[in-house]
Amino acid sequence: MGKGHVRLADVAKAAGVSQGTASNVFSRPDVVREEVRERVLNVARELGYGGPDVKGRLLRAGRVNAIGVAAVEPLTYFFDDPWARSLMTAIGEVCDASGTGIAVVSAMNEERLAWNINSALVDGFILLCVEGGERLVELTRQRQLPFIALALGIEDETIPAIGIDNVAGGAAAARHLLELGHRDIAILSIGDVDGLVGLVAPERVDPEMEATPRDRMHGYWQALAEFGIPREAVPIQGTLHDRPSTLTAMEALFSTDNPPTAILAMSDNVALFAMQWLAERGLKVPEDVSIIGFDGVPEAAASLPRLTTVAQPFAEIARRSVTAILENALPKNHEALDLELVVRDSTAAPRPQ
Amino acid sequence: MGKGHVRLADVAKAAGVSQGTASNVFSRPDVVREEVRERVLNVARELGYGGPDVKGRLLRAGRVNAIGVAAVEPLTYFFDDPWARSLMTAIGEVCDASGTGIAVVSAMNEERLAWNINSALVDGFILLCVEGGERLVELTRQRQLPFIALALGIEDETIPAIGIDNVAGGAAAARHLLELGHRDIAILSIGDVDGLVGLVAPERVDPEMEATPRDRMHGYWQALAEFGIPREAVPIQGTLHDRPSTLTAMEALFSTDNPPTAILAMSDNVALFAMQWLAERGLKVPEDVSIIGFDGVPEAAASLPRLTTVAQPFAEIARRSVTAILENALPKNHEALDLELVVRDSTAAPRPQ
DNA sequence: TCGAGCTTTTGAATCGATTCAAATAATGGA
DNA sequence: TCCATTATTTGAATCGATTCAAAAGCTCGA
Repeated sequence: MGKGHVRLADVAKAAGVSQGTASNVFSRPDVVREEVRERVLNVARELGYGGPDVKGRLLRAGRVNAIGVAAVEPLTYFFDDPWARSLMTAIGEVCDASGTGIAVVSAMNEERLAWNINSALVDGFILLCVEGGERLVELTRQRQLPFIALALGIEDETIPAIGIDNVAGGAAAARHLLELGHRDIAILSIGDVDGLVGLVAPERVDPEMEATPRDRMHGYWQALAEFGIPREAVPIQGTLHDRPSTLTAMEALFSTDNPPTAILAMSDNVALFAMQWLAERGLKVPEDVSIIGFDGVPEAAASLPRLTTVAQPFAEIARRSVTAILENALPKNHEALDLELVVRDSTAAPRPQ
Repeated sequence: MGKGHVRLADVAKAAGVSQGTASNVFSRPDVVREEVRERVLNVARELGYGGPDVKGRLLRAGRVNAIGVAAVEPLTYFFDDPWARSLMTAIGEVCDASGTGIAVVSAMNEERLAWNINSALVDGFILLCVEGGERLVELTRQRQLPFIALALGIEDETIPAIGIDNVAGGAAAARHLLELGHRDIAILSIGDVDGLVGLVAPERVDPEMEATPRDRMHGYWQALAEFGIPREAVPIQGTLHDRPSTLTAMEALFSTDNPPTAILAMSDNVALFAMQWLAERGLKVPEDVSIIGFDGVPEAAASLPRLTTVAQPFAEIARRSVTAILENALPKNHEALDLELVVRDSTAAPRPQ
C-alpha cells in the first residue's frame, strides 16, 4: 500500500466516466444511473478505493463537523478533572445528538497551545478558561472561528461567553446553612495563586482573588449579612483546589478553640477532600459538621454521605455553547445562568449545644 | 466578516508578491528577505488575514497530526467510564508529549458510527473494542488508515491489537487471595449479555462468555486449581458491569449459609459497587470480607478502603498504541502485556474461625 | 419524424494552501 | 568589469475531492 494511492480520479478513469460522475456515485448516488453506479463501485472495489477522502471533501465543503474544546491544561485534564469531565460529558451528549465530533485541544506551554489552536480541524471552539483564560481567548480570536468562553474570569463584554451567577449561587449555599441554624461557619476558597493559601483576610478578596472565587465569596457574604453575621466572623481558608492544601486548611480550621459547625466549600472537589479529612478525624458529616460544595460534579452525588452542593446547569451550558458555535449565533452579551441548590446528605441542623 | 474571506492569494496580490512567497512568509519565514516578510505581514494584518487555513495546508500535507479514539459507545463514555478514562488519560499524556491532537469518535448506532469513522480528521485510530468490537474494526478497515485495537475480544491475528494477559492477571488475583488463606471465594463476572447475570455454571463460561471475562475466569481457575480447589466450589455471579446487577449479585452471594470470605471481581467498577453493598450491610472490608478488583483505575486508589487490584499497564498500552499509529509501525502479531498485582487495603487474611 | 421536457453525464472551475524547478537578483572574487 | 555563487522570487502544478452550467441522451406525444 502507500505508493499507489488510489483517488477518485483514478476510479473515474478506470471506469470510463467523468470525475463528476464518479463523485456523484459516492456523495449523491441517487442521481446516477444504476448501471453506471454499479460499474463505478465495482471498479472502486477492484482498485481498493476506500471512498472519498475526507480531506478533499473537507476543503471543498469548508466545514468539518467537529468542535474543539480547549484549555490551558494538559490533555489529561479533560479526562481527569471532575469539572471538566462534567462539562465534557454534557457537551458530548449534545454533540452526539447532532452528529458532531469533538476534538480536545490543549497544551501546557503557550507555544504549543498556539500551534494546537491553529491547527485543530474544527468549526469552532469552546474555551475552558479556568486558567490563563485571557491568553486562550486571544489565541483563539486569531483563528477567526466562532468560539465561546466558559468560566471566563475577566469582564470583557466583547468576548462571547456563557457564565454562571456565582454570586447568587454562593448566596444560596450560605443561606442553606444559615437556615439550618448554623452560625459558626468557615469558608474553603479556591484559587491557583500561592499567595492566597492559608488564612485569608476579607480585604484581600477583592484585589487579589480571581473572578470566580471572588463572586462566590460575595455571594456567601451577602447571605451572611442577611443573617447579621459580619464577614470578619467567618474565617476564609485558601486552597489551591487540590488535596494537600485542603487538608492543611482543614487542619487550621479545626485546631482552634471554636471550630466551625459548617463549611462553605467553593468547589465539590475541595468539599470532598474536606470530607475525607473529617472522616479520618472521626468527625461525622452532617452530625458534627455540615458541608456544602459548589459545582455539582457527579462525584458529589456518589460520595458517602452524598454531598449537598450548588449545581451548575452543565447540560444547559453545553447545549447553548454547542448550538451557538454550530449555528454561528454567538451570544451578544454575557449570559449568566442560574445554579441550583441540590440538598443531599452532607448538611443538617447543628447539634443542639 | 464572512463574505470577504481573505485567503493567502489575496494577501499575496495585495502585497505584490507571488503566492509562493506569501506562503513562505508563514511557513518558512527564514527563507524570505526580511523586508518582504514585513511587508507581507503588514498587508496580512491590514486585510485581517488569520494565517494559513489549516484545511488547505492539510490537503497538501496529507497529515492531520491527530489520532482518533473510537468506541461503539456514546461520546460521554470517554469522560464517564473509569476504564476508558484511564486509557484516555494515558493516551493524552503520550499525545501531549508529541504534540498530537485527540479526536474522540463514537456513536451508539451503527450508521452514525460509520459516518463518524469515515469523516474523522485523524491520522489513525485507536479502537476501544469493549463492545461491538468486530464491527468497529471492520468499519475502520475501510477507512484505510492505521489503527490498533485495544481490548479486542476476538482471536483474529490479522487485526493489529494490543492486549493484556488476562489469564495471568486473573491467576495473580486469585493466588493473592489464596495465599492470604482464603478458601471460600466467590467470583463477580462481567459481561453485556443478559443471559449471563445471576448464578453462572462453569460449563457456560467457555461457550457463552466474551473473551475478556473468559480469560480472567480461566486465570482464576488456574490459581484455584493450584490450591486444590475445584471450580465447582467457587460460585460465579454474573453482572452487567453496572451497579444494579452487582448489588443483586452480592445479595445472592451473601444470602446463603456459607457466604464467601473473599471476592474476585472482574473489574474495579464492580468491586467498588460491591464494597458499597458491603458497607451498607455493615460488613467490614477487609476484616469480614476481602475483595480484589481488576483493571487498576484511579478510583480504586481513592476508595475507602483502597482497593487491591490487578492493574493494566495503561501508560505502556497508550505509548505503544500512539507510536504505532504515528509511525505507522503496527505490531505484526497480538501483543499481550502483563498486569501488575497492586496490593492495597481491601484484602487481608480471613478471620480465624 | 420532430422537438419539448426529462434524466444523465461531462468538463472545467474551485476550495486554500504548499512545493519545487526555473528565473532573477544580489554578492563576492579575480 | 565579468562571471560564478548564493540568496530570493516566481509561476505553475498538486493535493483530492465537489459543484454546476452546459452538453448529451432519452422518452413520448403530436
